[in-house]
Amino acid sequence: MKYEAVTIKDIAKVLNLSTSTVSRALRDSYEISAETKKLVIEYAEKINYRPNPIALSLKERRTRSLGIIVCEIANSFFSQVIDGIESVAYSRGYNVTFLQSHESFDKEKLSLEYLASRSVDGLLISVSTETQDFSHLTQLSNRGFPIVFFDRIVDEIDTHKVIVNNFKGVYTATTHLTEKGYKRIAYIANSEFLTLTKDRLNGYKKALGEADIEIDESLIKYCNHGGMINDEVEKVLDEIFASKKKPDAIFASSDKLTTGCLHYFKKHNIKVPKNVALVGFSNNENSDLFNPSLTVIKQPAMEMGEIATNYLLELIESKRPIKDFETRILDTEFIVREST
Amino acid sequence: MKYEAVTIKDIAKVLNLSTSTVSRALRDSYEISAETKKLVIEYAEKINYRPNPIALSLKERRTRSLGIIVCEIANSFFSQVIDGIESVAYSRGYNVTFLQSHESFDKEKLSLEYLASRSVDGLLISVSTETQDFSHLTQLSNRGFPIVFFDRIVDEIDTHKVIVNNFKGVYTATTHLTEKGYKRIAYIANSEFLTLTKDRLNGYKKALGEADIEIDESLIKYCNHGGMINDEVEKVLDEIFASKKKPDAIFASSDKLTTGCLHYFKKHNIKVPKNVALVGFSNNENSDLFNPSLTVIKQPAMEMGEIATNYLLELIESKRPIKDFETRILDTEFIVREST
DNA sequence: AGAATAAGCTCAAACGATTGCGCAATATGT
DNA sequence: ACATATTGCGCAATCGTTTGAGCTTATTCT
Repeated sequence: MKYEAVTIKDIAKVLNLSTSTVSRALRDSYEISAETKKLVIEYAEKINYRPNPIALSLKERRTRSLGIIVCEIANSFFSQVIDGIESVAYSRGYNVTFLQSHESFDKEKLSLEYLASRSVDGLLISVSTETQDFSHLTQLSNRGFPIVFFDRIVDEIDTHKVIVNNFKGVYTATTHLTEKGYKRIAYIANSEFLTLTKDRLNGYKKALGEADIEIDESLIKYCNHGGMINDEVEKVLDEIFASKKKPDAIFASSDKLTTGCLHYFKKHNIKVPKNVALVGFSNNENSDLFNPSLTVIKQPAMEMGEIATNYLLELIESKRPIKDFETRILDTEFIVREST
Repeated sequence: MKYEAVTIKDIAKVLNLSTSTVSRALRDSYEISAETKKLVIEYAEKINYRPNPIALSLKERRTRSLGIIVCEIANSFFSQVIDGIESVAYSRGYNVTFLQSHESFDKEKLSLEYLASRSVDGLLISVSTETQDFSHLTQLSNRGFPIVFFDRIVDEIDTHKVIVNNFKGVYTATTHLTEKGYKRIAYIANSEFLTLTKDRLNGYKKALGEADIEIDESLIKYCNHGGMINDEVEKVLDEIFASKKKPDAIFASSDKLTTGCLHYFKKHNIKVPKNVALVGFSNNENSDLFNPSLTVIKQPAMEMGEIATNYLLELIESKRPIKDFETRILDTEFIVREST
């Protein structure tokens, strides 16, 4: 079934006017008499006329919509970021199209192609854990397509970026663990391809160094699919707990990895914090309800989305090319609870 | 800065051909010689030509995109539904635009206007808790705009709908409570304007009736903003726990209400299930990690999204008006854990 | 009164792509 | 050799809207 919406032509035909007159009347042009304006506006109101945004987009060569690519929206951190993005975007007259990469490089590339082929005016992206090759992004960026990175950024591409102070966040959390007397602290990292993974690892190493704890590489494990692949977390935890010298604490580098650890502990009847302490990145709004309640590093997700969107709109709406790019670094929040 | 994408005209100019020839060459028309085709296709490839979807939308009078309106995506149930919607939509060549009503009727109405003004070919909606007036939806639906309801449906409008068996789900859960010996079971309901609230209430009443428990209206409390407004849950729980005859069990009618109860109990040091049992609707993937782990009614959210999207695409792509509408009722899953 | 100005409207092109139709040039048939 | 068929391409309209330019009238000025 075809849904036929009313157009300016329909109005013109009924009122015996040209489409130009109708258009000008609706836009309150000085060239149109008050009488005609009233006629047109009232009739348009009556039949509930709405201009076709597609036609406008074609004419104005802009869509007034933004593209967002994240790994998945069923994730407390990203859905909070999206809340922030949406609120700014809508208040500035833009709408928003989301795509999920599900941590797949191929899906990310396809989504990007689609969005950049003129269905959005700009892009907000947090790259997938698989992404090592940035050429798809570099090309677009070089041709002047507005892109802003948040959370999982790409160092090689020069544009606005919004991240948290990953180094400091992890340094604080790890120091908290060493001060509590934990000695064998495992690090369950996200994909090794993400820049934030390196930053976080550095924070971890610095804290251990200051506590005179030697770094044991066997306690550092990467989850290159961010915990999206079956048993990814289980596998690395199996390895860690199979060793003779078991860890006494675990640091988990993302929401998904943190809850992944908890599920593993529950399954294997490992008590937290009695057998092992746990601290991780998490924006889960219910992490205080967990058993035990979680000590977490929390990111200002909503704010991140807002700032990133403002950056993007600046790029889009600027009359001249912007060459001075900023990287905004937000502070994390460290919340101590029962798990440590 | 303006990002200038390459068009069919650019190709035509460079190759000294007409735009029609280029277009036909790219679509592999029999009217074009193999030689010209090769020329065009290779050049298009080289400069990375992508057809402008906006222009296509205008021409074909369809956008190949679907609109989704839910209260919020930072909600495990809805984000799972969206996962389902997205997977079907993309596999059928549609993309997806989300809007959040944040449980506000006005925002829902605005979003709807925007989407229906031709930026999407059809709509999937779960109405806001505030929505009592359906005229905005009725009008669109009557004019042939494809709409499919899921979860929070509107009885008055005749179209495809996807829901769960709310009556049965709650009946099962309440019976579970009565069989465990609970006598004073409170019902923390969602907005009284939602049809699912009535269905669920009926399940609750039936179960109590069968257990010869008299219905105490003071134990039935509505949260007309679905728990989105500050302290909404706290207020009703205060009322319930202020009475002399305190409840020994609580049924919570949504994800947000369920975690709302848990937060309240934690704050007021009410032990679950020792002081009071708790069972609720929840699709939270971590509800087994809570303290205590939650007994829940879980909805097949992903499946719901998939089915609803298939229905919508059927409406959109059908050649003739569809008059036979279906309401698909899915079964819930009841998972017993420590909280009861 | 005749010329200049202003008011109020219409024409047509444009945005990017598709497509029915027409028109040359060549190939084929008799 | 001439009529017809085929091949390969371009013209122009179309989708819905905006907008510069032009065209009638009516009004004002000298």
